Amino acid sequence: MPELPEVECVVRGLRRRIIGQTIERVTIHLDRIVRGSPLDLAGHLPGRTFRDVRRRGKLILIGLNGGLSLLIHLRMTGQLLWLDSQAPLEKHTHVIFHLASGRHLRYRDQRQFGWMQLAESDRLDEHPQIARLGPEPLEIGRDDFVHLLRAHRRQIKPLLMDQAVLAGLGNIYADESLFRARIHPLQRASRVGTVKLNRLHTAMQEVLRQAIGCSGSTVSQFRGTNGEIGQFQNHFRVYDRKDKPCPRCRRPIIKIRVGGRGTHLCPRCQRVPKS
DNA sequence: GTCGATGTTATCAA
DNA sequence: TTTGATAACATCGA
Repeated sequence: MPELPEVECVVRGLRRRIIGQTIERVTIHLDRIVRGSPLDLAGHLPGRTFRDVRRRGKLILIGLNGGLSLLIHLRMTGQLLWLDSQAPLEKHTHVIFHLASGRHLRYRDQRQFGWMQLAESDRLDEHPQIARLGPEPLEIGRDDFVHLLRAHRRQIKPLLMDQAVLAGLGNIYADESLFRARIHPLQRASRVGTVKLNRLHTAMQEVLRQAIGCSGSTVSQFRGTNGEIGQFQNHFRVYDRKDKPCPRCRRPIIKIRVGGRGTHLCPRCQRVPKS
């Protein structure tokens, strides 16, 4: 579900709400969500205060006093909700942070693929989940971006979604970025020309910024910290628009499979690569 | 009722 | 080096 823009919106929502809040206790209803020892998490967090909230790729990093950080990955259907402690317990709520203020920070996850883990704040850079990530799509410069993609011979769409290459793009924003740059998702990255790669850099950053400005995309599951849904799905040009007219040439959008993922494109604007 | 799909990622075989 | 399949899980729509 959540890609870079959605995670960014969650991070901003959390930042506004939880900083300075103290954890009274943590209840874990589904152990599999917590990596490492669940008891460890429930044991170390009470009494600590949230200090800062950051994002790296699709990972959420929450700093606490005393040198600990909580890493959270939402994967497909994870949600972090800021609620009154009296709010009715929603289905698929797996972890609850009970705060001294009487509020709850609740982790919900229908498909249970997401996870959280405690780590030492001063060694985050060495954490395996962080160390292997590629550069941030909104921070990388155009020339670095072009050189980065050029160096690989893979199909460009799976390459864009490879978190070790670029950290934060997922299925929606890969499709949307490629459409705007008019690049076929099956094209080998090393064979895409400089003009198109430059265009892709611009398109990618524009799409991500617009999506963040729209509070993300909600296809079915995504919710902000307040339970609010995103709006960027109303601006999709190809994603989830199979058979609808291409906004540029009016040809119907098609859906194919690339790297095992549903992939949307305009067959006229994004020309099929030779062989 | 069954099948295939879903915004993620880790792992394995070819 | 790169790919495709598979798996984790619940739900929805055809």
